[in-house]
Amino acid sequence: MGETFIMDEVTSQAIADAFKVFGDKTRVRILFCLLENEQCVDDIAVQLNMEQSAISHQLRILKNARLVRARREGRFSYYSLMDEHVSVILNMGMEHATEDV
Amino acid sequence: MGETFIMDEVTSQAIADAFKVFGDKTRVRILFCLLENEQCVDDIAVQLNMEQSAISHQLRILKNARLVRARREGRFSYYSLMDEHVSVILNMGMEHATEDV
DNA sequence: TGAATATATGAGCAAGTATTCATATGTGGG
DNA sequence: CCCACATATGAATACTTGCTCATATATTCA
Repeated sequence: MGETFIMDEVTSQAIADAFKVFGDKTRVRILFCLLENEQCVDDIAVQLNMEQSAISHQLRILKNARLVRARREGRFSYYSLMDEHVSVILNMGMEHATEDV
Repeated sequence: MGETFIMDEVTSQAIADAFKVFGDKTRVRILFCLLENEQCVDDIAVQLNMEQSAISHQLRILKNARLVRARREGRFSYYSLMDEHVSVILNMGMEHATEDV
């Protein structure tokens, strides 16, 4: 009978935080918008039919979590997925969510 | 220039909900408790130094999300991970969270 | 410089959620 | 049957969070 492993609170919080970023509908939709091409803030807002401010707030969260990066070009900020890992995770979530139950 | 794919709200909500279950420290800790062996509710509560009721509430969420299953044996309910998939996801989250930055 | 456009940000609000407390339900032993 | 133990559950509360509104910052162009 092995002793049970107790995950410490700091690490489990960090793990939870990592998943939490994907745990919002708007952020998921933004990430899907960025799957193919980079997009500027207002384009995303138009596509999702949401306010520019709401998108900007969520993009900041995604950027802090290092899921997207921003590239400034003139008046526009172009956002894109940080790396392939993000789309892998996204697709995994989509496959799970669209599974037959 | 391809047209951008807009993920519909129902699917993106389902994806977000799937990740959201892993987005809580307590639930993550519970899942780690169950990595090696099945556990009954009070054992988990003692290990995590939390109230039995709080654990029971979270176990219900985990059960509804089909991440754990319950087995009744006398007065005890033994909970265990639903399948290998759960531990794969957990470990993926841990690897990400413990990466150097 | 001033106007127009694009983005970022802070405050406030409304909705969601994790925990606690009290209690109900379920189970076995005497 | 009654008691003790294990778990489940509903209500209340404190905390978190996503959105809106107003406004600040940044950049281009005339």
